[in-house]
Amino acid sequence: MVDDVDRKLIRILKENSRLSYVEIGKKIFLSPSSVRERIKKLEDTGVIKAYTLNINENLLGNSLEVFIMLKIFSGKFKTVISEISSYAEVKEAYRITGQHNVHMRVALKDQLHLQQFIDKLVTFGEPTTHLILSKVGNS
Amino acid sequence: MVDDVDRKLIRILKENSRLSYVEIGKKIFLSPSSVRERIKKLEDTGVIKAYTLNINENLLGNSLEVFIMLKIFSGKFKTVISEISSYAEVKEAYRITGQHNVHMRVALKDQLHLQQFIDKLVTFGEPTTHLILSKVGNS
DNA sequence: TTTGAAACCGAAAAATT
DNA sequence: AATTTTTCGGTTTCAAA
Repeated sequence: MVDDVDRKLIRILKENSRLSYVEIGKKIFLSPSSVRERIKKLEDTGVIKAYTLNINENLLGNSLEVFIMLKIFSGKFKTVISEISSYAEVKEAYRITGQHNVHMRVALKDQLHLQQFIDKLVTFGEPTTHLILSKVGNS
Repeated sequence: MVDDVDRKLIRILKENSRLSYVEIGKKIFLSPSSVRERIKKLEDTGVIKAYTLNINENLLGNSLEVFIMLKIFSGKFKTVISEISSYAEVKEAYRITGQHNVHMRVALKDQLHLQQFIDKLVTFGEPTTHLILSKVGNS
């Protein structure tokens, strides 16, 4: 279904998803049209979910990046989760198992902004916060 | 420095980083050449760090996705971190504050694979594992 | 008033789809 | 064959000199 060439394509696109089919083809000695067909199939079958972007949040004025895990109060996940993931500060969010229900990566201007953000979260559950020091590797 | 138009460009590229300059320009009523100039500047100044990819790990044969936080044994972060981020299973890794030193998102074939992976990690530190149930929103 | 920098546009050649 | 990318010259704006 997904063979070795597909995995190479995925690896290449993970490094740079804006490469042209020609450039991708050169890297694996495959014609542009073959590259295109394979990538289209990966998109259509849902293997590739989205093409996206990594941002330097500091340069956008967000000097703090944190993980926040939230232990949501009784029951109503659905509303809390959709509310939370609508916040501009929340860059990613996952439902997880364990002590907490939600794990999110959040970008914030400064300490005051963090405090205000946590004040909002405490109406939904108990948050636990970890500062992000750096991203490691390009795994 | 980064104005409102730039923020729109970033929002658009975050949704789909493979859009053409023409398509991006239509969305914000800007010529393709201007779109290109602005995006190039965002790349050159480092605001845009990378164009990348979201993958459905299940369809690649990885039925488990987990967060693992690691409390690394004495001192030598550097080697441990570079070792860890070289593993194919590790999709992202961050240095963080708190009880643990590293936070990573890991994709694995099955429970046995997870067990073997944890067995490797315990030589470096104390791991704590949380299953990922689902990704929420498209934040 | 002039100068220079920054942003935008349109047209044409080169490259990609 | 059609579309997109790339390059480049020209225009406008704005603020500093």
